[in-house]
Amino acid sequence: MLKHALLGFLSYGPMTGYELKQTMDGSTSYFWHAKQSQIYTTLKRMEQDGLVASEIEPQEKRPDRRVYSINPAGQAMLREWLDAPLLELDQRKELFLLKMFFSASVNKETLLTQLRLQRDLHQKRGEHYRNDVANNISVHDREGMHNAKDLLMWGTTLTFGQRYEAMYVDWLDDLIELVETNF
Amino acid sequence: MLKHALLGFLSYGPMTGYELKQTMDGSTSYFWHAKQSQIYTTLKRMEQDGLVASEIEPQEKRPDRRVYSINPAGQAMLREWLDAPLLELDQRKELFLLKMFFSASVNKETLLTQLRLQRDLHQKRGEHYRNDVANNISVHDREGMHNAKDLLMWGTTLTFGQRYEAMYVDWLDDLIELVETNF
DNA sequence: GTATAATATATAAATAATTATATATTCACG
DNA sequence: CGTGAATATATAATTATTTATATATTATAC
Repeated sequence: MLKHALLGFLSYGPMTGYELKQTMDGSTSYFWHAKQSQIYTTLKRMEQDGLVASEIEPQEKRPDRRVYSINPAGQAMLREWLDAPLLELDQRKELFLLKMFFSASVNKETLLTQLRLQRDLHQKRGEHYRNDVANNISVHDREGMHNAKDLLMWGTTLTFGQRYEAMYVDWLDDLIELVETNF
Repeated sequence: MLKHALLGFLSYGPMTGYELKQTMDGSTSYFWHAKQSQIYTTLKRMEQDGLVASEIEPQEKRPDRRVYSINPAGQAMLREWLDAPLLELDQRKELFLLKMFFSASVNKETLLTQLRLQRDLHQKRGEHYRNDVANNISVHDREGMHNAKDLLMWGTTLTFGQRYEAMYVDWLDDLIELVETNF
């Protein structure tokens, strides 16, 4: 749940809802994302539940910032969540696979167009991981503000993303060939 | 959305909510799943929206069955959905990766326990795909009730699942080694 | 013979997430 | 000089999903 992600980010230091959104978009977005509206409402609820505290930081020229920080209850919940093993696998949802499952009746060219488009998208996301995201992590590395374990864990999720996209592109290539010859 | 999955299944023939749940669990569950309660409420809404029709089939010893069938509006919506390309990638959610992202502060042995457990689970799911699900598809094949294209598309989603699990296990093996030596 | 799984449907309540808006300023680009 | 992106927060309304519960019978396993 989003709550845990927000606690995780706030454990590095106080942040506003806006900053949390930017940070998520630039780091966990390929395995966890949230809309801005959900972040704001979740933070509000977390404050009511005593997991975080907020204070207003007045600004002259822009709307005042509401800066959230994690408090002991939040820290305890984060720790508990991190320490508890996941006993079951996530039930994933992958809309594209669902479509493919039911696509036997789709026109060959329509199907190939969809497959090629999907292939391009995954190819691009793979490149994005190899360039932008990898670069983002190495910036943190040079800053020296984060420890080696953080960098190792961030790097490993990035590796996952790269391998996932590579596997997806391979699978699509195989499926494209299969459809070209058997449809 | 679930609506499309239900339309897809009902396009093969009329089914009850119960049967839809069983069928989903035995076929698309590794890329699309739903709780029984969601299936029942969604079917009810779809009937109100004119996408499906239902009729009661009386039973003596058990609760009467409500059998749903797709109607022309539902068929049209399914076709439209299948023909439209997905212009953007799904934003996936993978709780385990989120946990790993924030797990730098977790005790080494606690982390290794989690990783090994996750490895076992993915290993088992991979085997399940190679055995049960593959067998399920080949049963349909022998029945001769479904055409070659259906079997091709079902098989390809299965291949995806197998490759995904294989990749996941590999990644976990690498991460376990990394943590063993660097944590 | 007793417990549990399977067959079968359904609702209520709660939580999670998305979509759509509203407001207001600054900075960069052309 | 105007347009749009970026900075910044927030709410309302809706949709999607989960959790919990209720009911009742039959078949199977131990």
